[in-house]
Amino acid sequence: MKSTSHPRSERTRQLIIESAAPIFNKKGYAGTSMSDLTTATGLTKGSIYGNFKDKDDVAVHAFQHNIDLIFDFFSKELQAAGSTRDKLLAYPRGFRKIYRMILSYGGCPILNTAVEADDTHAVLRKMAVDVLGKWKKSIISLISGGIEEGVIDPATNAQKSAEILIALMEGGSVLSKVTGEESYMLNAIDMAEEKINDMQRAT
Amino acid sequence: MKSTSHPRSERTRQLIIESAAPIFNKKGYAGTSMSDLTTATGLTKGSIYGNFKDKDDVAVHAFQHNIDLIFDFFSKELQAAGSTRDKLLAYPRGFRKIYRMILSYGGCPILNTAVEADDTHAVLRKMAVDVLGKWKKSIISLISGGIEEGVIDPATNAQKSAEILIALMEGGSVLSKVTGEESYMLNAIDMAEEKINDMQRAT
DNA sequence: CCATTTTTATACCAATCGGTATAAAAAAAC
DNA sequence: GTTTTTTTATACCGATTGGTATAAAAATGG
Repeated sequence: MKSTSHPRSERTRQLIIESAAPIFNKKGYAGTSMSDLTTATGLTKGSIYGNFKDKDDVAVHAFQHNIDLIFDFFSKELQAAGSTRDKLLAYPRGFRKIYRMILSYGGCPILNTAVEADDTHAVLRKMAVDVLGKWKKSIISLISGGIEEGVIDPATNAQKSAEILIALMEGGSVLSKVTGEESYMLNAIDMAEEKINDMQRAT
Repeated sequence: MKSTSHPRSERTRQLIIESAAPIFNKKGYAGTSMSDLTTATGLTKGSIYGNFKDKDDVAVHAFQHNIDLIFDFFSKELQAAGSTRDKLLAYPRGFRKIYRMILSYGGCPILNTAVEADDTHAVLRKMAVDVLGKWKKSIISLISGGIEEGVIDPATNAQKSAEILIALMEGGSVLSKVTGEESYMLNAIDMAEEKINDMQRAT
């Protein structure tokens, strides 16, 4: 193995990233100050700037950390699912499992970053766009596979369905977050499942 | 009429609001500085602070202005529609008309404000929640009316349908904004129209 | 046309911003 | 255990933040 004992610096880096991640997610990039991060980590600016180039660098790694958390969760959900249709349903089912956690974390990091960064921060915007692209690709791939297997109606428009499913999850998420009404998210999840179930029926 | 000649101050207030509105919408509350506003208006800080209490005050009026623009647009769309079902369809149809304008304006102000303000700015958050509530209420009212008229399937869950329609519009909007792909919004609009059309069919 | 009031511009305020130089401290290497 | 390197803390930097006091300017009322 390469190294079992992580050097101090790496543990500090991780502490900073994990402390900064929910703060950036709640307060946004512009709304988060370096002093927010020193307060949250208990470290000083010297320590943070010794591990990261600048505020941008922390934000990028914090966002990547948030993406990894989501990605890891849904990877396991997909892996645990059996059939192609069940893998598709793993997305809404996964949201039903963790949407409360996401909301208390400050909402979906992908959406939060998308909204703030689209006009202000090219790097974060690209990261958000990329992860959305991967997500869409995953759904499209499942649908296409399902069509080839003969379990999904060949008339299904894979890209269109994927974009609608993502819009439902993200839309429901942000609406539940801001209003405090869980029904937005739950109803969007229901609709997504309905849409997926409809894929196997005839048109 | 009350007064044809607006005093200078009121015209200046309006100039500030209209100049600030798209800036706050693009850069967010925390990301917009007073100097951004002096640059955009061509005025000085003295002039702005002579018309508004503080930055918060400008932001609140700017957001209200953005809400008014959207509200006025959809009011006309609804008024122009004939039947109850046509009034329901006026929402997705309206989005199809103005989504490009909304995107170049920095995205849907309701959603942008919802995302930034939910954890940081109680006043703006409440304004966003209120306008979402009015929107939902309008859809629910149309569906309920349609059921009473006998043109909409009585089995339709008005609140659930309303929340799904809003999630679709807002979700599609933000995804198109960040990715630059119009299909997110267009597919969400299609889905919304499909959902509305399904309301009159039997379950 | 003058006097009063309102509105705008200038200059400035303390506080905070992101960031850095440097020294102390701690870890790693020998 | 001592030296060397890495990591962290302190103190500071100029720039910008939101905001204000005040004076010039402009509109208004008589």
